[in-house]
Amino acid sequence: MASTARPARVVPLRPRKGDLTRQSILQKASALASQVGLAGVTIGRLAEELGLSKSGLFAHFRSKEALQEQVLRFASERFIEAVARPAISAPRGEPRVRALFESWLHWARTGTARAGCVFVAASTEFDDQPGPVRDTLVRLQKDWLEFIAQAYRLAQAEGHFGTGDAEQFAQDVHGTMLAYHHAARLLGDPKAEQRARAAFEALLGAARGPGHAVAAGAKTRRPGKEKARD
Amino acid sequence: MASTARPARVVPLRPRKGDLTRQSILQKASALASQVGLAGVTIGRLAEELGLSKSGLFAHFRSKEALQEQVLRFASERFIEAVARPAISAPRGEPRVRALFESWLHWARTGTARAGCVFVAASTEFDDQPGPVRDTLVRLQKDWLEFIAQAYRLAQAEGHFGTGDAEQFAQDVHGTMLAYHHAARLLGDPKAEQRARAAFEALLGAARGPGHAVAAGAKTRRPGKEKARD
DNA sequence: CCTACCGATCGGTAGG
DNA sequence: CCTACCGATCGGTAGG
Repeated sequence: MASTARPARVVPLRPRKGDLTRQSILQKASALASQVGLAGVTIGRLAEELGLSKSGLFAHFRSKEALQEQVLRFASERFIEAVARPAISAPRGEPRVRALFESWLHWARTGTARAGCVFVAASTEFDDQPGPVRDTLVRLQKDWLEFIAQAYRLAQAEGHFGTGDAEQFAQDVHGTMLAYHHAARLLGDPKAEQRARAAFEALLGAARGPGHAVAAGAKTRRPGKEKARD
Repeated sequence: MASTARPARVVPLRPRKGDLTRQSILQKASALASQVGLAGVTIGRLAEELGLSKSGLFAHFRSKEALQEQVLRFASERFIEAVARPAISAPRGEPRVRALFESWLHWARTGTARAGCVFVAASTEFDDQPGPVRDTLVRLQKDWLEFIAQAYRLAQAEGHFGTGDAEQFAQDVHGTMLAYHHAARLLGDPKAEQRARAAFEALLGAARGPGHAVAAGAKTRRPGKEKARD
């Protein structure tokens, strides 16, 4: 596992002349990927939307696979900026866990071209297609789950949470996010967000409780009446 | 007088000659869709794997969209057979809710070509692409969530569960399934299933309401090979 | 970054 | 169910 795997963000990115174009390509590509999936990000289509020639755009990447990988990395940087950073700015413990969840909800609503989460789409797209794109995706997703787990452990260290399994919490929170994404984006359910918040509050309540990682009411709690312990 | 004007001939949908081919096409197509997504089910590729000509295969469907819709319907029939039917065979109430979850886990592991759930893949694939395929998918997914919710309501009627929101429960259980799918298939996490069961037991415990411990998990736990860490 | 290509494959049609 | 096509588009290359 990537227990100590801090995201290797060794991005050289010195601002050269073609870099602005490259950034705008990745910007557009990640927006497109949110809508039609990573595989749907076609070089021709991307070039057309950007007013470039196919080969002109292609020159920035060695292959489509490289483009896909860089789209994932680009989206990851945005994700860290929009979700992880606000969480880290919050106080350690339950407030940070809470901030993390709220930032994700906001990202899912208003993220890249407000088109849903690129990683959610890519996850099901590449779970059966071995290769470097999948490898990159797996590493990013493990980092994200580990980030949630680590926030949980800090909350334990702060005395906000009782004993419990951090990886269990991470998978549960992730499930809450995925179910929200599905209900909101595919089904268009207006109550999806409200339910996601209720589910999250139930997970928090269980985390506070003595002994068990998961053992609390998922249905009785409402977003408004919940009161943090600090 | 002829009180029973029953039709003399019911025409019992006897399998016509092209039907066997059509079924085998849909069988292969849904297996393929589980691996590469619905959009990745190419007529040419499908024909090649089946030893048919492209146009010969195409003749069975009016368009690729029609093929995709029929793949969804075909997979849905299998899903109902593999997941909903075993649940309905279980006694109403908590046992049925439990059977539903276990059947889904089994489906996700060993479903069509043991390649994951077609609907999970299609959900993120088509959540942003309006059209008849998406419409079909939405209806099937709503039916599935409603099936979960209804099982929950029956458990309430049986006195197994306390007061609580059935739709909330459905979204939470669905999230548990999606998180399992992600952790197991993309991340290859060997503990994914164990955590999914723990999460589900927590949801059941919450559904029973305060006063009921999580103890019920022990007696109904399946004799699986997981190490029951909870 | 461009024009001008390549072979392969796409969904789909004509006609049998 | 087939052969024989169609125009469009795919990822990628040559050469500038």
